[in-house]
Parts: sequence; structure tokens; C-alpha cells
Amino acid sequence: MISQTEENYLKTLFNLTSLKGEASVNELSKQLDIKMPTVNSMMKRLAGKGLVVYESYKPLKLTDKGKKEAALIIRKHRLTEMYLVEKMGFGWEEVHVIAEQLEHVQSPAFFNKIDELLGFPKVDPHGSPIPDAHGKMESEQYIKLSDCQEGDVVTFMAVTHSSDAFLKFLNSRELSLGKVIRIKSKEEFDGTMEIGYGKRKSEMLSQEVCEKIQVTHEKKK
Amino acid sequence: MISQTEENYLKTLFNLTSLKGEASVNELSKQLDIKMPTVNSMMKRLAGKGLVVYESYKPLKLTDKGKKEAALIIRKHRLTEMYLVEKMGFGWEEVHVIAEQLEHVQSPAFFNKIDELLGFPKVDPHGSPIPDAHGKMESEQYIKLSDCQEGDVVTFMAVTHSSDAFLKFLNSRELSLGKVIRIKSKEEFDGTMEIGYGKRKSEMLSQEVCEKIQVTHEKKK
DNA sequence: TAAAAATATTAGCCTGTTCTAAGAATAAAG
DNA sequence: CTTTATTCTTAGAACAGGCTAATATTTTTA
Ligand SMILES: [Mn+2]
Ligand SMILES: [Mn+2]
Ligand SMILES: [Mn+2]
Ligand SMILES: [Mn+2]
Repeated sequence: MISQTEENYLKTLFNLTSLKGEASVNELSKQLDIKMPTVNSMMKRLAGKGLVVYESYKPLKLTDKGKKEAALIIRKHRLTEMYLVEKMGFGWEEVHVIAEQLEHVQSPAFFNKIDELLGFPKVDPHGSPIPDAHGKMESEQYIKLSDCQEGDVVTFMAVTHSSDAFLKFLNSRELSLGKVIRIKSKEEFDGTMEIGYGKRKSEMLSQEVCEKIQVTHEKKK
Repeated sequence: MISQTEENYLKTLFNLTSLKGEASVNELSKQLDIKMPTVNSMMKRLAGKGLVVYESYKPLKLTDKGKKEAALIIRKHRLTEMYLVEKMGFGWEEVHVIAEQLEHVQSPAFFNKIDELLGFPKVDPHGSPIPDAHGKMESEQYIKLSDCQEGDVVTFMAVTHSSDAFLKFLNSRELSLGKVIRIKSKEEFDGTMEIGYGKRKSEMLSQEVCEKIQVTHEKKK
């Protein structure tokens, strides 16, 4: 049995390790806002349960079992977010905090029903992929808008951060998933971009914003 | 801040005290399946938070604050049950266990949305009243089917127990809320009743079942 | 009313999850 | 290659929420 607390550690570690395959106690501590000694002892405990690979002074890794458990929690989180947006009418900026709680509900029937009512969605409202019932997830193949060049035409596929403030900023610019974006110019000094999409012909986005926006180049046929 | 554990104590104490206005540590212990010393110390804790009136060797009572908190948890529980049945297609026998978890979600926006999507329902799928946003609940004015007499014609308004087994039994007899029931005969020895409703002209119900069924007499105009 | 049963309380222990303070190991800087 | 800074670990404490064993009180029975 994995507690709610343990689930939050697993999920966060999964997200941190998805980049380099490993993470430090320090990073995990900062991410969870829990002091290092607490994180350290929890890592030992999760290692005892076969979910984490822990060796003194070495970076943390998830075991295959740990990865699967984490992915299943993330599955519940993302299915929930999708349900809240699609079936209940919440905005994409509201659903993350609610899903942080609902992801811990223990009821396969509940999440199977959500999955079914949504028609087995592949991505959540932020464009992140939803792991399947076995914990398998397709890796995202997107690129950052900040890495694109003047003249590029790209499609807005996902955001890498789902804070209320950031998503409200995008709402204010009517910048939503699926929008086709033309990069009109890019300031090399600070990375600010001038872009156009839909009815909005000229919007300025800071590099900070562009780094959180994931896109694909338009398909060439 | 009231923890999930404390919420379950409050809710259970609310249900127990709704009959006589007070309850014993022993009753609460049995209901929660938690040993008496644990319940005892929790009662002191909740008394410290101003939610319970605790005096050594005296029956337990909820304070007004405790009653309100409990009613608001019950509100979330019952709204959730209604949503699961009406909007997600669950059977009334499935929803109680799921609602036991969802009732602890801390998100006014979530439950306000549910309330709104349901059109501000007054009762849950088991016929129990849903407290309003201030924790006010109309007391049920129903009578037990087991207290009715031969020849009575009554309407099935609520069940007093929502165990999976009991509700599945009612499902198997197509006996659902709103059905008009005619009492064809009543065996005085053991309280068994022969009733008719809808297409079912003769069904035998044990006293145990009849005691869990709440009805109203047909309105006389 | 005295004995027995039921109920309630206290004391002490355990696990889970957090913290602070202090020391050990590793990494970075000079 | 030392010194310094950072990171990691250990030790010890606290609180929440559970338990058992023992004791105290109240209620019931004889
Ligand atoms: Mn999210
Ligand atoms: Mn969470
Ligand atoms: Mn219920
Ligand atoms: Mn509950």
C-alpha cells in the first residue's frame, strides 16, 4: 500500500527524473518544499518498498516498479484534469490544483468511467500525454517556441508549466492549444519574440514565456 | 484545519447523535471500527478545537461548530453521490464508497460546480437530504415501511442504509425510489410483508429489509 | 446493596511524516 | 591541492493517529 504522501514523492521524482534519468535529494526537496532530511528518510523507505534505487550520496532513481506506480498516479491526475475541463466546464488554469487531490482517489471504477466518458483521451488539457492503464506513456516530441526562428510557422501543442498565473496570461492573449503561430521576429539579445496567430497579428512574448510553450513545426506533405 | 481523519470522526458522530442528540465513546468506536482509547483521545482533541463537547464519563455531543462542519462534509458526500449517479452513470449501490473519499476534497469550486451542474438537488440518490451551503438540513419526515399496515399505499422515499449488498437486493426486485407500494399483507409473527408495486404484484420482504425502507403515505387531497 | 459486567480513561508503545541541529561527504573555488 | 561551499546523512524531537494492557468509573444484575 502506497500512502498519499508517498504518491506525491513518487510523482514528483518521476517528473524530475524524466529529464536526466536521475535527480538529487536537493532537487526533490526544493520541488516538494520539504526539508532534505525528511526527503532522505522517505527515499530510504521507498527503496525498502522497491520503488526507488537509493545509495548513499548517489543520485536518486526510480525502479521500474516505481516508474509504473508514478505513471499511474499521473494518469489519474491527467484524466481528472481532462474531465474537469471537458465535462465540468473548468478552465485549464483551474484544474491542476483540484487534480492534485483527486489523483489520490483509490477507485479504478471511478477513473475507468472518466476515461470512457472522455473517449479515452491521449493528452490532458495542457497537452501532456496521458499514460495508458499499464503506465506506458509516449514521450513528447515537441520543441520549445523559444528555440524556433524568425519565419517559422508552428502549432501550439503543450505547456510545460501549469501554474494559474501563466495560464491566465495565455488566456489574456487568447493563446490556446492548437493555435498556429507565425514567428514574425526574434530579438537575439533577450529572446523576446513577436508572433501572430488567429486574429492576433502582433503579440510580444518574453523568452520566459516562450520557453514554457511547446510547439511542432507545421507538417510538410 | 480539520484533517481527513478528524472529518470522518465528525461525520460519524453527527450521524450517531442525530437520533438522541448524544452518543457514547463505545458506539462511535464500533461505528468507526477504531478502538475506544483512540476514539477517546480524538474526542479530547476535537473538544480542544471546539468541535465536540467532551466531559469525562459523559456522553459525547457536537458543538454548533462541530455540527456545521459535519453537515458540510455530508453535503459534499451527498452531492458527490448524486453527481456520480446522475452525470457519470454509476448505480446507487456503487457510489457510497467512492464518495467516502471524494467528500474530503478541499475545493469549494469543485463542489459548487457539481451543485450547479445538478441543478441544486435537495436529496441524494438514497433519498437522504443534502445540507445547504450553510450546513442546514431539513429533517426527514419519513416512516419505516415496517411500521405500515396491511392496505396502506405508500411511496418509497429513501433508504436508511446504503450498503452494496442491500441496494443490490433492491435492484434485483426493481424496487427504486419513487415507487408506489401497496401493502397486501403483513405477517404479525416475524414482520414479513407481501407488497406490490409497478409490474411486480407480489413480492415478499423480510422485516429486516422493511426497516431500512422509508416511505410516505400517499397524499390525500 | 454487593458483585459482576460494561464502559471509559490513563499509560505506554508504535509507525508515519515532519522538523532542527550537527556532522560527514562531495563538489567547487582558489 | 587545500580551502570553502554545497549537498547529504545522522541524530533527536514533535505531532498525528493508531494499538494493548491496566485501571477507574458507571451501570446492570443478583
Ligand atoms: Mn497538472
Ligand atoms: Mn497530489
Ligand atoms: Mn453515502
Ligand atoms: Mn470519508
